[in-house]
Formats: sequence, C-alpha cells, structure tokens
Amino acid sequence: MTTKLGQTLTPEAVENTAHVLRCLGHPLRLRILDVLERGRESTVTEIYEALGVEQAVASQHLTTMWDKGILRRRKDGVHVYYSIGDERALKVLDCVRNANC
Amino acid sequence: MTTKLGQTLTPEAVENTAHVLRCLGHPLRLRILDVLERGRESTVTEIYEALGVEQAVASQHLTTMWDKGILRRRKDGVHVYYSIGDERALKVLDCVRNANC
DNA sequence: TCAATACATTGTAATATTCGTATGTTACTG
DNA sequence: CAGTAACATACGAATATTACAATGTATTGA
Repeated sequence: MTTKLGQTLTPEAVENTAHVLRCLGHPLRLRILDVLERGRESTVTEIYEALGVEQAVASQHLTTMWDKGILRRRKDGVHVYYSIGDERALKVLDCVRNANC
Repeated sequence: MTTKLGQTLTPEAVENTAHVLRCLGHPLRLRILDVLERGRESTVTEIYEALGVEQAVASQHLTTMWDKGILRRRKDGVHVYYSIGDERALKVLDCVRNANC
C-alpha cells in the first residue's frame, strides 16, 4: 500500500485560505495592491483615477478586499483612505511575481 | 497634488499572477496541494480517494493546475502521477497559512 | 438650506466556475 | 480480441463573479 493520504488542514483553514487567494487573484485587485504598495495610503478617487476604472468598480473591489481583511480603511471627512491591512498579501505577491520568497 | 500613482507591473504579469492565484484559491485545489505536499507524487486515484470526490472532478482540477504550471505530471503505464511543479505554490500557501514567509 | 464632492450600494445582464453524469481514450491482461 | 482499470473530456445545470448604470448617503462649503 501507499502512504495514507490524509488532510491536516481544517476545513475552515482551507476555506479561509481559498477566499483570500481567490480575492487576490483578480487583475484589478492586484493593481490596487500595487498602487497601495508604493503609496502606502490612497483615497478611492486616487485609486480609480490611477487605474482608469469606474468609481463604483474600484469601490466594489476595495470593499471586497476590506471584507477579507486584506485592506484597511480610514475615514477622514469626505475621504476614505485605503491601505494594505495584511502584510501577507504583499508576501504572496512577491512569491508569485519574483519568486524571491 | 498627491504623488502620481502609476503601475509598474506589465499587463501580462498582472494577468498571469491573477490566474495563478485564482487557481490556488479553491478549497479542493488547496487540498490537492496539501496531499501532494506530503506525498511528493500521487496518482489520480490516490488523490480523489483521499479527498472523497468524484474522479472526474479531481481530474478536472488536476488538469487545471497542470495547465497553469502549478502541477507536473508523469505518465507510467495506466497511471498518471501528479506532483508539485512550481515551488512558488507552496511558498504562497505557507504565506497565507502560517504567515511565516 | 442647497449644491457639490466623495464613496458606497443596489440592480442587472453578461460571463465564468463548478460539479455531476456520461462518454472517450489508452494501457494492460487474459 | 474482449474486458477492465485509470484517466481525460464533453456537456449541461446550478451558482458565482464581474462591470456598468443608477441611486443612496454622508460630509463640506457657500
């Protein structure tokens, strides 16, 4: 017989990891991270103008990433500042992009 | 004015990265990686039995990951042996799972 | 209070994913 | 060659994602 193949990961851990990775796996969301990576903090307007997309689309993706804990957000008057809220996201990007991890 | 926010990543790099991450972002595919991580190499039968899913479903996901270069496959007679073909996949998993990256 | 700016949310049509079933293909065995 | 085991593929229904347009909400300033 071969080695017994079991799974060590809990179902919750698997689901959670899958959600985060799937969330990162979208071109626009990756570009948002790219912008935030060099700008540290940006408003929604800065982001959607930099990326050349509809305001609503940017807002949707930002909210999605905020829901997953990937982004952090801070409200100041009429502006909402987004920043990276989970350093693992950047690590993941480095892994896939440059293979230097 | 604020700092000009441009994007340094090429569209191809973004698309490629997104595809890989999205591919990893599926519970069953993560569990497949988990099996392969400890077993080094497994047949389709071993995998779908270990995970308790339909043979066709496992085969579909395995082929998907093979297409993306995440898995490697080797045919030996009537068996097809799958193994991890891109170490970055494991690094990404470590990042998201344990945050030790 | 009115208007404008900055974001978020909702509704929806187009598209993509995923699973299960059925069917094909290939390699082996008798 | 017939039968079977191991995998892959094709197809369809259910579901999820996405972008866009429209609308809602909150904050600020005149």
